[in-house]
Amino acid sequence: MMFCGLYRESICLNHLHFTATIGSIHYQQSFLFMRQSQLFTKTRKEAPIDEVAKNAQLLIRAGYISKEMAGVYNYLPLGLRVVERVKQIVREEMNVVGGQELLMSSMQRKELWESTGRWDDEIVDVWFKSSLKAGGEVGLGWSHEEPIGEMMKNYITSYKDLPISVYQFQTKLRNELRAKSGIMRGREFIMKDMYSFCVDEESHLAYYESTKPAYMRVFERLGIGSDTYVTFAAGGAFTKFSHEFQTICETGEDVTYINKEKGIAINEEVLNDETLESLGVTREELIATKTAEVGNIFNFGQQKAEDLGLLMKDKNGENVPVWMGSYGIGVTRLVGVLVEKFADEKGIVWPESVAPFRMHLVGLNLDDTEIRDYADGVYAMLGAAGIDVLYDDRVEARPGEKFADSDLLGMPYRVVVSRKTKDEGTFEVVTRRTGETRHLTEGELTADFGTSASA
RNA sequence: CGGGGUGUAGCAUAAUGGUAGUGUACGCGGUUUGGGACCGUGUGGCCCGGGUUCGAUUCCCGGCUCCCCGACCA
Repeated sequence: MMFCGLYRESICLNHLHFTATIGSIHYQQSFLFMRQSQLFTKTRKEAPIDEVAKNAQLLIRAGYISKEMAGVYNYLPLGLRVVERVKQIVREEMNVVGGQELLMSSMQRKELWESTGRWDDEIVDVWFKSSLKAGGEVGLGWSHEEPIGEMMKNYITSYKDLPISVYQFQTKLRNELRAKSGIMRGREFIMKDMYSFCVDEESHLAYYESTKPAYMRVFERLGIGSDTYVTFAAGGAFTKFSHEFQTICETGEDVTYINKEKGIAINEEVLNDETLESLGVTREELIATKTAEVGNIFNFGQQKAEDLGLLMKDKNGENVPVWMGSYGIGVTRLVGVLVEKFADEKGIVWPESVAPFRMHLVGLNLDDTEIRDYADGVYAMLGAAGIDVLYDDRVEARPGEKFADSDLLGMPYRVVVSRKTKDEGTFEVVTRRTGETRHLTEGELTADFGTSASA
């Protein structure tokens, strides 16, 4: 019974390679589309009382995530799709700047962190630590600066090996004293962290600068480009400032002083006379704005490599420290920011670029076999057109419930099929963000939303 | 880490020193069907430990949990 729907897809869309048949078993290779009746998650009218943050309330109500414990969330099928789509956008942009993806371990060596003086809980207060039954302690990765620098010793011996840029999507574990703001500040979260290794200051700074537009492209693709600012923030060991990417967000944790015309943004933590003077702005020109940090890049200079002993032979045969930078984007936090920024009173509103499905096909009057066959046909037609679609094929749910669920789930477009639309021969297409309703023919629908048009 | 709260069914809640009622969700029967419909019926619950008491979900102590404010946030 469970696999009825799957079997049906196999039959009608076999020719599109959405399924492969080996012997008599049907393997579905891609979940481009899905029947809502098969989704194990359900929507809720009420959010758990212990969630105050809008992002967590809506994501839990809509069945995207569930809470495991304070600051720790599970990503359910719909939520995972959003995370994966955000990751893919980040991945593509990191690849543009030459990043090579890898995956470091979560368990880290105590001795390595001791060598840079950062194993001590007094120095780093977010450590999760454990011990091996065989003896010895391990840390659970809250950052990968040390391990990745250490590992790169195996691959960097000469200036000829550089530049190198590597990145990963990692589950970071941070023992925060207080988790808050739903998925925006948890103890376990997914982060993209990239590290660059360059031969001299010039190439290092050039690479550092190239990541800013790459980051901005990510945010533009997520629909928050115009609200995101490269922001001067507290620096690291080497430079006066680091650069944060701050997005205007009412529920953000930071306050950023912004001058839109001059394109200058300053985190309040470094707002002082010296900063203002060096950047050529006055306090009066800046507007204090609540923001959420969605990215942060650090220039380590040669300091980090020196601490780690990550040396290369230069042209004169001398051993010199490598120039390093690190570049972070909080992937799961970004999902939270998108919910916070775009949700309305009815629920989530996803940007098209990361919505779990582009289209929500809502079938009404499905207790009528004739209408159900018609709606199933529309579902197959949309799939054939290359549109990723979630199909509310629930027979027992009433229209009001389906519309409310659809609003809550937040797919960019809703297409209603019912006895009425069947009789009229058109499709009712509602844009979630604006509420605009259009009536399209099948040809118009596939032309507007099909694979060729969505590129 | 300092301060303040919280804990009753999957979720949201009420009352009570004599072991608990409602909404929602879920099961069954029926009427409905374009914005979370209705009738009937059923399943399901007091965070953990100790104390006071004839008796504790209730009062007291401790623990844990979760939330909020602050601090912190590489």
